[in-house]
Amino acid sequence: MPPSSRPSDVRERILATAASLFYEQGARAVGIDLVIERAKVAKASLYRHFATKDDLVAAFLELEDADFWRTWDAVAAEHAGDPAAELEAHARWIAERLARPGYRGCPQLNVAAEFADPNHPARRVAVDHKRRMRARLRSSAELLEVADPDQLAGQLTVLFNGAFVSSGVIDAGEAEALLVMAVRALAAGSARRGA
Amino acid sequence: MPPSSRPSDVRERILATAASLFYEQGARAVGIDLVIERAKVAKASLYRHFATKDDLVAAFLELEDADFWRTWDAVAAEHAGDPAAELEAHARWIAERLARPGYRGCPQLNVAAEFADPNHPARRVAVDHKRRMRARLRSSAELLEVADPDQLAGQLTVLFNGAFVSSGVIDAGEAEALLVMAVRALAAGSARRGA
DNA sequence: GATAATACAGACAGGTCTGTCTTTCTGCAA
DNA sequence: TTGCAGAAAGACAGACCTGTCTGTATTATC
Repeated sequence: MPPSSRPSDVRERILATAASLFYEQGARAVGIDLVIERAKVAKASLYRHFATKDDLVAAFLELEDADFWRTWDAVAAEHAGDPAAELEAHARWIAERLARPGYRGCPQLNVAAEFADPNHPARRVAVDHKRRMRARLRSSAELLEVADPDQLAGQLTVLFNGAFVSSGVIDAGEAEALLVMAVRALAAGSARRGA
Repeated sequence: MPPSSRPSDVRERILATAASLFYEQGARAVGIDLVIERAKVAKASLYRHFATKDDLVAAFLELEDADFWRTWDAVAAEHAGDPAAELEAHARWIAERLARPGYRGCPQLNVAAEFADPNHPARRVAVDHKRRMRARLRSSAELLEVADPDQLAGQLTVLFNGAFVSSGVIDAGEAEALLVMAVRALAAGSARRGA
């Protein structure tokens, strides 16, 4: 009964297993054999669903990307029409994420650090992810009617990326205030348009 | 004559070669065989100077750490007594570094992303490096006499770390203005002590 | 019931990795 | 001149890696 294997139940199991292993230990440190053992899957099944390990790593980042935007969109929806509040809310959920046990940085940035080749399929996912983040932040900055929304978006991108990689040097207790205040300061530092 | 091999000329050659290979391609992606071939060194010589590859990676980060502080100290010395100017100067040299050809992020953060084990020798170097950066920034923040120098130091640490990892999404031409303005905004956002 | 698709289990090939060891050579110091 | 420390060159062991292949079992559909 348990091995009923609905259409591509297997694929999901492989991907979910690989995702947690890749995130916890690093994609390069985790071998295919470990993935199939933990996912209780045959090696041939893995290679039926993913052409190469590199493709599996890319699929992992796509999964993380989708999760990320699900959270982002939910937070944005709560503050529709109030871009300042939305930005602070993003700072808050990011701060909360840093405090999670086992947090080990942004998966996109981690994988990008592991695979230097700009043509690696996973690296392209990571680049697209970061570009989209800046674009989303630019939309919020435009609603704030600051003089240079693109610059503010860039600053917020840098701040958020910095938060993701700085969990080791920022305490869980201070992250929220630190980031919220930083978002406020950066927004305030961008002069209003026409002012 | 060339193979004169002054005391530990060999060690320096190994370390310099490993450093550039590790930085360009990632420490996990580069094998010992490639290092010894490029350094024109025997494998036994490498293992005479470095007990394991992990130690070589740690030595690479120590080298980068030393380089980093050499630059930092030089910039700080140029602005002794003027912490606001010093912070902006740091933003400037970091922005300039991002624009270098082949720039691939902060080596400390890259290696930390590659080696998840908190007991890895290189990881400890990276953690110490980041702690020291925050401590140095705290000293500057204290001179600014802001209400919460530790928070401002944390914000600047996040900002600078974010700059290191965001080179892919920040143009070379905009980095300087973006970072300098961000430093100014964060400093201005930290209310003066007693104000 | 027969057929096709998919899963599992695991052997296997071919390559790469770290780290050890042997052998030969070179330069320096007593 | 005689030792000797360090270096070069490279064989080697043993582990591990990705990806392929064979064979068997299970499931779903006709």
